[in-house]
Amino acid sequence: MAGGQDLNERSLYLLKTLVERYIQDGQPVGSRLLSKDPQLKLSPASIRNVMADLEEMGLIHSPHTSAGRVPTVSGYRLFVDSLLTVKPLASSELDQLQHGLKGQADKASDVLNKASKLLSDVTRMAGVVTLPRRESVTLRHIEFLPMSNTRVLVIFVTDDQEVHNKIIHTHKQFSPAELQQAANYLNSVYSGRSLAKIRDLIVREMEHDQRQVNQGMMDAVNMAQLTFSEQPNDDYVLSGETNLMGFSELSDMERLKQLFEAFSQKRGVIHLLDQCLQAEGVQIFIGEESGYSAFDHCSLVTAPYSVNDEVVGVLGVIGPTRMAYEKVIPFVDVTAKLLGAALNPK
Amino acid sequence: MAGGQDLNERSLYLLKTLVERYIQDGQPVGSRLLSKDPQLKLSPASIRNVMADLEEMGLIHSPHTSAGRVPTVSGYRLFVDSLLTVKPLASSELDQLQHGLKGQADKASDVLNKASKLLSDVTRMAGVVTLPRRESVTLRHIEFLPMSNTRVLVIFVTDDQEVHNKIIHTHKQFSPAELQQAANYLNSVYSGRSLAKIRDLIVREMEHDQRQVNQGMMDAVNMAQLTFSEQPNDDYVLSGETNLMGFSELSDMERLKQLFEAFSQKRGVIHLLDQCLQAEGVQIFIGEESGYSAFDHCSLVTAPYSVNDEVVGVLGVIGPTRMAYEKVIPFVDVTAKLLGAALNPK
DNA sequence: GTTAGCACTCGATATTAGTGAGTGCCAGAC
DNA sequence: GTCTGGCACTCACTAATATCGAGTGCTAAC
Repeated sequence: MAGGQDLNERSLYLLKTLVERYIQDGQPVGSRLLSKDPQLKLSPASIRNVMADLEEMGLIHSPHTSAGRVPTVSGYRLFVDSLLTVKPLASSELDQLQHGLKGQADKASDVLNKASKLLSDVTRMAGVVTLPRRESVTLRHIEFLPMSNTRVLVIFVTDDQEVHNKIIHTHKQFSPAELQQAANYLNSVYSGRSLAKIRDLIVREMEHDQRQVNQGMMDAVNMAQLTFSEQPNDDYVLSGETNLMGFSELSDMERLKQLFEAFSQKRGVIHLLDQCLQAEGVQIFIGEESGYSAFDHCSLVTAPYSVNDEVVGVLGVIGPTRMAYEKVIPFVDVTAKLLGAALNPK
Repeated sequence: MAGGQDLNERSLYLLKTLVERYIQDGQPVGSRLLSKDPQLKLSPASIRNVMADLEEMGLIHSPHTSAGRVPTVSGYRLFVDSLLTVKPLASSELDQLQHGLKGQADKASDVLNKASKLLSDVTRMAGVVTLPRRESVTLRHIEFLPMSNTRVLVIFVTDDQEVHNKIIHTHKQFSPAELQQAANYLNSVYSGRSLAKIRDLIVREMEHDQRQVNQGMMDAVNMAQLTFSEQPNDDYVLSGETNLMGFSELSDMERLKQLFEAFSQKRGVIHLLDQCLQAEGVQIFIGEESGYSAFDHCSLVTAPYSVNDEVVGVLGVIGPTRMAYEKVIPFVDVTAKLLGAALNPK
């Protein structure tokens, strides 16, 4: 529905003020109200003509005959894409952000929590931050502990001070000493290298295999392979979900339930957020645009965040379609940048 | 409001059927309906007399003049304490439970997740399980990694295959070698012992201090002290919150919001659950009994669970006061026992 | 002590009417 | 041709009103 071209400036300005007005008041905007706009020197009747055009193009819509107009998804889309005048961040908010993320360098996960909380606190909607991909993060230390049978508990620490652990199933049972040896070997070879690099090395070592390497090393590499096998991001930190309760758009219990169920399933939300990884900067899904029915009455404003110029995750704000985009967009943008900076290893 | 004594059997039976009926239908129960009970061979008029008595005692209550009666909190209390006929668990549910918790021995936290999920799935309400106190669990392995300045990342693994990590602040900066030494020492002395025992030993070692121990050991013990310092349980696993949406009792958005906020704050809920640790078996909070306003319209059915005959945590079900106690109580009870068994180290 | 009868209360539901914000359309003004 | 005033019309919203019926409390009789 790309129909913005054939609109003259006046219609666009009218759409803009209508959307702004609707976002402000939450009520259908009528021609009389718009006619009071000082820049729009038109009578209600003329405005109605313009609105009729806009409605024909599917940009606005009347809930019923005798109500004003409300933006459709396409209307919002045109608005955020071309009409929006982005408000610079209030300095107090910027302070809050910088201050909030700048706590003494804790574990990465603490920073993510803070970011999510900030997003929700400032916007009074829900904040979400995906866990960073562990690609460029480097390995500090790895360790194996035997469990029953062929199962091994592997613990490894990365330089973002995160402790990861995982249970792997080996092809045979190893003694504690063997495991210790394997860990020693891996620590000596891999520590200080990025996980991406390690995966790379593993593949290579496994290629020119049994030739001259001894069995112990092979076992170690095998275990490393099980440990560092690519696993998709499947988790995020969500804050302020409860802020979403009480938006009239979500007062329908069935809808709300679906939304919260989506939050706890995580899968669908992650899928949605993953789509924003490639985006250059702020990306927005408005209402049904997301294609995820639980989000039908919500908008999602996201921005990828990067560490060392590499995109590692996405953060965003979830709220009703009727949200103050002009404030949320710059806020999400800046938060993403600050989060990236805060995660940067010193 | 202990006023159950001066009630004759008939009144009690009437109260019982009234509560059962109300739990079943969710609508105020009138005298006409009750008069149809085969065991209660009374006319509606007589029943009204009895009901008037019950109302005077604060056990039931009329929403308005021309409605039937509804149990009050005291009424529910009397019901669950003395009148309830507990239904034995359906064998299919028992199967589901045993099967669900008996997955191959994973990490303790996986089992907790499963238990919580089971509680919510079977009851179609919310399930909650507190993390087990780490008292009787024994230490397998401890390790220190330096962070910036005087901060040290400590990792320790317990025999329930849980990996714990924590940042401690030491009084001076240690070299990696020193940390390694400290860890070696602690592993040799403490591994295989329960955390409670370890705390005990730490205190003793710190008492007859500088005398003959060398500085390295002192440092190690100090770090151990920081690591294993008593910290109250402050987390739980919650499942099926969304099941609570859609109960008419919680259809009020403000209430629902408060409840969900309580869930994410965690503190208040933990406090409530802690009170159930001492209880012998199933403990129930009905409505305002909990003293926690967010739970005013909910009931909480809990049972402590034990490993090695020591109570380590609590699990429970959260739902509207109008819940099928006769099914939930035995279910919570059995789940607690099975969870304890599943957590038992093999 | 129990019951039948009866007047009464009051929530729930439907009907009706009135109000007003907003519309679409048309004819005349600029 | 574009804009505007005028006008009939629509329709959600509100309030007022009537009706219904489930359930009650009370009383008098069994």
